[in-house]
Amino acid sequence: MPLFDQPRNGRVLAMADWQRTHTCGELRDSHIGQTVTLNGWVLITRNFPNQVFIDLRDRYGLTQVVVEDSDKALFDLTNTVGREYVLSVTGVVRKRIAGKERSDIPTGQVELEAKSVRVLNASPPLPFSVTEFPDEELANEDLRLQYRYLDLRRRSIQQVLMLRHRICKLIRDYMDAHGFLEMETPLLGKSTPEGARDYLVPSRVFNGEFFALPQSPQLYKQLLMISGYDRYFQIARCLRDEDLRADRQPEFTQLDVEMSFVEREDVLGVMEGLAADLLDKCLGVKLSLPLPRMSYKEAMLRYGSDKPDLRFGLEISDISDIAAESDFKVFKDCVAGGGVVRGLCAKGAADKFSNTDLKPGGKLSAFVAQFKAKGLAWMKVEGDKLTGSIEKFFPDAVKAKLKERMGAQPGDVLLFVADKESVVCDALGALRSHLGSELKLYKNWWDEKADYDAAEEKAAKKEKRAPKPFVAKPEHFQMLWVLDFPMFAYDDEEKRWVAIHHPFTAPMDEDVDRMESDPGTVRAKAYDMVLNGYEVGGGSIRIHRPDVQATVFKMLGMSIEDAKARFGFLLDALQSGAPPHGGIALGLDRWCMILAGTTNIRDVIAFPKNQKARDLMTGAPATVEGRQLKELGIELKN
RNA sequence: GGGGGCGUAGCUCAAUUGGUUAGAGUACCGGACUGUCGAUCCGGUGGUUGCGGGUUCGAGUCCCGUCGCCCUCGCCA
Repeated sequence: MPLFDQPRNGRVLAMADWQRTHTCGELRDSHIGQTVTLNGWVLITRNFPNQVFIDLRDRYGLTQVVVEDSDKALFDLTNTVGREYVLSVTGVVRKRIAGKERSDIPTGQVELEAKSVRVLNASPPLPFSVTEFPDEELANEDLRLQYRYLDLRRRSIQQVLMLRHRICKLIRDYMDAHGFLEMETPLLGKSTPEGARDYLVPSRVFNGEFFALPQSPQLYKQLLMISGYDRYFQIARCLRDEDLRADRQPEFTQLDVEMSFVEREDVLGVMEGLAADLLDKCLGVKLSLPLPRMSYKEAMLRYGSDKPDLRFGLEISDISDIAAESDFKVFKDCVAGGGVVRGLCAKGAADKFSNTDLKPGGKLSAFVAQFKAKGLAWMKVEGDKLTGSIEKFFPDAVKAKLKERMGAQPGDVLLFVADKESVVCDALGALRSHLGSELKLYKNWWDEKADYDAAEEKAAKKEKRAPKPFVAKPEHFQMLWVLDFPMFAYDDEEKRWVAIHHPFTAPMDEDVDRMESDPGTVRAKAYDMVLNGYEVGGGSIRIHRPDVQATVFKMLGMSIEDAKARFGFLLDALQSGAPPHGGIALGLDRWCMILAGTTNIRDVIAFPKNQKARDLMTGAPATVEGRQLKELGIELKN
């Protein structure tokens, strides 16, 4: 791949004398003797009475520049340059003296003997360090976000953003090869009642009216199907005005996909092929296809989550029937009242948790309390006996059943939550994830890489060779499809049914008839792609019949008039030759996180917002001038 | 809106039970030094302990309030 412009139309592009002929990651033995020019930033200098060494860096790599004291003016100038100066250095590539080569960097066999140095720009001492030495702690994140342009100079961030580019490129190549068209959809659209809070944009021309920024291109891509564009994709920015998390930003990127004349299998097949491609080409991990599948119901029962992390076991056991046979009032009453009792068996963890951790108000019971669980019951397995304060309510026969059901062995802790099913699933699902990381039941691939790299770097240095790169293992990537989500959930606060996926998701054919009579049991043709406990994609087959769409709106408490006012164009379009269609969206930022080995979405976005959704660099959001508000017909209350 | 954690030099951190002039590493400045590669060695500058109030003979440390950042619950069709 040529980095520099080649002669065009018989004309050689003029090149200023300071412009680079090579990058800082390019020079090798084969360049020895050549006169070259490098442009880059000073990472660090090492000054001696007779020589100055400069590590010159750009996004391609790092090259050592040597300035000898034979040219006094050049030498004096070089002694004044500091970290992060931008230099143009012209010189001769030469072999490093014997025994002084570096095998750990690609340019380590050579160095650039400077003949002239031009300071393209100076730099004051920075608010934090751009170097990344092994034991160097990063500066506070808010400081780094304030000076994001400096933070982005760090090698590890540059590598992540270059990886992000590669991921996007792989996606485009894959989608193109599979016949998909990349198409754009509007940013200025219409607010929709369901779903996340919209970001609104006031209209100057129509005072009092607002555009909404898209939560996703959902409606547009369906309309493109109706228009006959068959296979569409877009790497689309989506905006949701909701509170942030470590893996959630107010603006984020999705790979948005829609296909016509397809059923669920077609969408899953195309997308798992893409997932395998990404893992293979980014990390060398071969995913075995087809991916495992699990129903929503099974995922909730066994893992308490619709995005289970399958890198470790610690499955949930339902012991409602056994609990009913005990004399423990809390359990019995719960089951009698229609609730469930379920538990986890934490292998060998009996000595990891003190009774203080376990008892009411302790760490673990406080943890489940977050999820509305009223308490955490527990027993320890000591020898062949069960111990703990509730042990006495369980007759021996019941204890035996319990141990068998949960696979309890000496040294294990049994943890129980009794409540209505949704609370039990939330609490135990979260507790399972919590214990999974707390008890180190699995390893993140990047933790394994960090261990490997540290050891390999030492070994390589000792043996004077280049370190061998880490190869991730397939077991670090546990991916599956979660299928057969319920169509509706009852919202206690709003006292109405809401769509679990979105209102355009098709119900399963065999469940359509129950939509009005028993909405809670209707399953949707929806699917989520789950990787290591992250929801990395989700989609559905859409409704393509106007009557079914109208019924769904009705179930969501929307009158015909409401639906027509809000989605009239869609209802009309569905009556105008809509093909069966469906699609999916992948969370591109989350994919980048996982492939880059980070747990923070800000690490994979060049200019992210902080947790309060403020851009610490620009200061946005900010007040605007009165004139601007006036044009928009907006008056501030205070 | 709720819960938790954090805030000390430009940066990363320390400071015993509330007790002397708030220290160290690094960056920065000056000096020494013939091949370094996070060079090394010597010296120096650098502090409203986030902010405001209170308790106390005495507060970085305790109390109240407030601001900021991170994690999390709610929220995210």
